[in-house]
Amino acid sequence: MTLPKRVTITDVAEAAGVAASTVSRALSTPGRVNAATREHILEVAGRLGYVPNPNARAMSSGRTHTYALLVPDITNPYFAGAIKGAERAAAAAGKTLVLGDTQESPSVERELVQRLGPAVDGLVIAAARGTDEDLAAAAGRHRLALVNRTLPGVPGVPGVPSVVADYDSGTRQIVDHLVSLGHESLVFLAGPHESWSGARRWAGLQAAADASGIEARRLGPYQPTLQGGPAAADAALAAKATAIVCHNDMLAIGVLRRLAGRGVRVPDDVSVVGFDDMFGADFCQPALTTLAERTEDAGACAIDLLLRPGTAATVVVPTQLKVRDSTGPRPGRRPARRR
Amino acid sequence: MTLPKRVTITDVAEAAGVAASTVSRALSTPGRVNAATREHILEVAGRLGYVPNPNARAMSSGRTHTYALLVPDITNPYFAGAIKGAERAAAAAGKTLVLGDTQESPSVERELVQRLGPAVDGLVIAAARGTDEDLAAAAGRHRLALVNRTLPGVPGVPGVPSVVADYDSGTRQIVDHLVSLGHESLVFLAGPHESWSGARRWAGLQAAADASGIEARRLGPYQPTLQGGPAAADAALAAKATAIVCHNDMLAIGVLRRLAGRGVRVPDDVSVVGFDDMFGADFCQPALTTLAERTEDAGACAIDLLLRPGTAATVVVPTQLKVRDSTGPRPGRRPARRR
DNA sequence: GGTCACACGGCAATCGTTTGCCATTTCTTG
DNA sequence: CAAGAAATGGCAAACGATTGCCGTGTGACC
Repeated sequence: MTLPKRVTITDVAEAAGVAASTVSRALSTPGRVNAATREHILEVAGRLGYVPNPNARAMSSGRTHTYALLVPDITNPYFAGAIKGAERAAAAAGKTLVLGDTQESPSVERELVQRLGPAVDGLVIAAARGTDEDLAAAAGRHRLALVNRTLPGVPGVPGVPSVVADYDSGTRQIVDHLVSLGHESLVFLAGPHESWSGARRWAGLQAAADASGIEARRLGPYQPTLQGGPAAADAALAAKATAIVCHNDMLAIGVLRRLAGRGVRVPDDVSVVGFDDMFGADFCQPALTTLAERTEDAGACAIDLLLRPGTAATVVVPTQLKVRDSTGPRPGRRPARRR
Repeated sequence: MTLPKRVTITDVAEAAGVAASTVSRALSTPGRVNAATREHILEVAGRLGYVPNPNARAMSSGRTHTYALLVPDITNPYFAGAIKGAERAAAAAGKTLVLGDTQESPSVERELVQRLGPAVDGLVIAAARGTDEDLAAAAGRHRLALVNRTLPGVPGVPGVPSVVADYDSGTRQIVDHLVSLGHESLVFLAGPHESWSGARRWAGLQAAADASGIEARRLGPYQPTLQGGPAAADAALAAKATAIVCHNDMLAIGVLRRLAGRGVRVPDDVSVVGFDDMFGADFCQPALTTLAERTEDAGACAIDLLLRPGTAATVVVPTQLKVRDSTGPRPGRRPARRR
């Protein structure tokens, strides 16, 4: 079976009795041709089922109308929101989105940037795993936007536009919530050392804890996966934690399962908080109190940054604490009353 | 800030003191040039950081080295596996994967096929929502492979290669499991009417139930989402079901929550089975008994079908029942003993 | 040593579109 | 009504690769 030859701009031009250039302009520079001519061309193009070849278009114009989104792990539900948002924003602008999975690896990330870069108008890298140098190099060669990562703009080189979750507010919300439940300390179960957002989360927690006069300790790093749960949970118990804040929901759910397995009641014996409000956080047992990021907005926003050049801004998207069933009063104490 | 001009094949040719055509051949037809020349060209290309422009390549050769994968909803964890698998298979073959979200809509699907089709070497449509006619039209214009959908090949036109889960075996596993627990009937909570896999699931259940001499009833259709749960669960209770089989895990989890809300114990009062073994199925409460599809294999397999033309086969990927905590003996009865 | 085949490299056409430039026509405006 | 401006359409040159074809040089074989 051979596929039918595609109809080209020349076919349309012939059928309409005009030059190819006129067809091109009728389609992409409406003001440049006579309205009647344009009408006619559009009619013919429609009848012939003409669709411009994106590659040819990219060749001469240099623009591909395509953007790439790189995420560390496509299967991770956390990124699904960003993907969806980016997809939506791209589609709304008539652009195509290419997705890349960096497999949590800086080198795969580099390779993908190199391979996809030339074929797209810009790249969004979510939760970039590469070094600042990697990113700077990428930024020098391509249009770039980052999600949940910033790149310090050195003098002379403008910073890379990025969109980050408001962890400062978010961690304060977490600490306030725990304090109001009577907790006087918290344990943070850290994720991988390289994680930029992990660092921000811990920094925010520390600052908020300090401000509220409670103690914050960090344990780990642990795998930010269900599998990381047992080790992390055991460490937290050994540290006599009353409130556990986990690097992310995945780890938090792993912790929850381990605690259940060890007969530790949540939230009666210990409270657990996550980050991300990942798919599943509301139907695990007990439903997880977690800091929701508007990942869909973040993804859409990143694409917008790419679409609108010049704005090297850092956009901060709000976060919101979802209080569910995994947090409760500090054991052996009534919740603090307002004074 | 202006981006540095990209290095082209001509730059490499000049620097290496050969013609552009030789560079091209050195890269893509190694046998065609002298080994020493090739060595030299490769060295120069590497030094200059030359990366061939995919668009230009596509223009002259007609091949884009890109494939598209269309799914109804990127955020649905069910499709994450297929995406990952396809991504892996494509990357392994040095191909690029473009992702499209059809938003569960036949018309968006059509539009995406039209827009993406010309820019890729082939399309995978997972859980296609379009009509047979839509798909036949797409197949006439592009290389196509389907996941969990088949297209009856009419005489003269070969069928479209596809990969489908083995629902015949899977539904038999479900029924056998329920029968062994003493259940004498089951209620199927159906998803959308248009769902091809939904139809296959129900057909399989019916056949298996018939063969085992138990009764199978169908209720619905319901939304295949958490939100569909309450209505579906209530209907099942009204029907005095002892075993509920849900269209998919999403609905099953929605049902589970509703049952919990109404004080119905699972699996003591009623057993619940899902389809998909979706992310979260193992940590919801109670952990869900569900039919696992190897979606990652399916996705990879679909890409392979595209890579290897000519094979218009239908590949069947095995399914496997994951028995967890949501199924138990029929209430008021000991599990059937082997006789 | 002559002929033939093959290995190797270059020339130039080609893919489908965009876009700078020019020629013609039509419209303004003083 | 003349002259300049604006509108409109066509020509042709890109864009960056691939590939068919041809010419030359080299080795093999008789």
